[in-house]
Amino acid sequence: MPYRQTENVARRLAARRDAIVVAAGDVAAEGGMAAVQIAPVATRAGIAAGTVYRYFPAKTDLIAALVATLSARELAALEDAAKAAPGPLSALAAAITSFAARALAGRRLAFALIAEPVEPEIDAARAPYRQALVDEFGKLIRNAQAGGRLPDQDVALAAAALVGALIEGLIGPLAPAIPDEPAKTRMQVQALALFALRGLGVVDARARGLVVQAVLPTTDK
Amino acid sequence: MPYRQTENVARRLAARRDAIVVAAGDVAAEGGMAAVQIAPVATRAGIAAGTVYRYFPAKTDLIAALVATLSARELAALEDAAKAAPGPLSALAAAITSFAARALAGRRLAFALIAEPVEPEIDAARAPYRQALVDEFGKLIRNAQAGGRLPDQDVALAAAALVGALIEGLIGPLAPAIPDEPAKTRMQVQALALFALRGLGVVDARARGLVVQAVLPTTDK
DNA sequence: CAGGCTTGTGAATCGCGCTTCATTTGTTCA
DNA sequence: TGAACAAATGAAGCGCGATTCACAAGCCTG
Repeated sequence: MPYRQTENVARRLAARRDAIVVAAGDVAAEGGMAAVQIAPVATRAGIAAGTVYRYFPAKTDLIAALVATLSARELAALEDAAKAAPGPLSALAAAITSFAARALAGRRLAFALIAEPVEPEIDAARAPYRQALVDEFGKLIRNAQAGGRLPDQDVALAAAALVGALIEGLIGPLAPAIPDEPAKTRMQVQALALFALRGLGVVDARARGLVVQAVLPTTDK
Repeated sequence: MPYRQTENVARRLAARRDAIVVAAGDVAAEGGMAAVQIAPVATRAGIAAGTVYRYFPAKTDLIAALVATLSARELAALEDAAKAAPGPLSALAAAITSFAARALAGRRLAFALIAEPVEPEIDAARAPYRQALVDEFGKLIRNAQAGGRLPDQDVALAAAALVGALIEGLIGPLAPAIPDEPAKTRMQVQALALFALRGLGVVDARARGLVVQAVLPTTDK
């Protein structure tokens, strides 16, 4: 019985797999999704191109792993923000502003993760994140509805429209690397959140209050 | 002076150019943007692949021409719908419902024109249409604002968010070829328009009224 | 209708990254 | 230590569709 994978090796392999995903993330953060090619990622991870294929059967799978990683992080942040809020409506507001603020903070990567034009195949790998986002917002909307804080409406549709409004409203600012003007950024986040909340049926005055509340704790991270 | 292009020839060339664009549109309507490849388009237009390059220096230019054509048509419809409305707010409502209803009527092509994942290069050719849409809605928003019918807000941002909400809200229904259920479609259009108008700051009750008004004349075409 | 141009043709070329694979290097264990 | 396997390597191959180009066919005018 001359060989069996040892604990040590297994760990090294897992670490290397992670390293590849991290390298892919770095490349994406710097040059966008288009820059995530096997050769550069491999170089960045300090391995040969062929080696990548020992860990991922195809490029698409690597992208999927990358998306899953980033996606989990973003969704967790979203949930945290919502959980910390006092009520279902402010949870919604918190989630919205958190999403927008985080996206603007990590522009390049957020853009790569959700909106940058990419080959259809790679876009397919991104779809689950988008869907998860919609689902998450859908859940928050349903909660608010259950509490009688929102009018009845098609939740799936509203969630999709909400996400669409956020993404499109962020894209302009996302794409170019705008010289950060924190004040302007905050205004933008507020305006978007306001649009979204009103769209869901929160009356203007109340929406404004929620947004102001939500932006305070959100923008510092 | 052995040759000069005659009137007749010029006309034939122009006609052929149009035919190529039309062929491209047909292919797109049937198989999506990905299906718009030189060879199939040429075949459809009844010419050889190489001939396409006598009319368009590169595939991107053909796509751009296609987008421009469709785009002009859609924008005209948008303006017509808005113009026929009695006031600035109902003009907005009419434009929104018109856009949504038309998109759902010509799903495949609308999807190809605005949302289908495509190579970045081709996406670039689509950008002007998106921008034109945003501009057009921006104009309508500004009009309504000027009439005191909408709260003050960043018009560009609001227009972008509006377009994003519409697109994303339509994508689900757009992508698959849903067996048409006119009633359901109308509901969807209404819900989206409602979201959009409320997002802009129209109070719920008024928005509902506008939407109902707008959907009637819009859905019959 | 001949010469000189334009237009059309479609098979061959090209570019570009993903992917493969024969070979080398590393690891395990009797 | 060496037999048996696993992992890493990176240059070569490949697929795919846009693009080219040498040549043929079509128009125009003197």
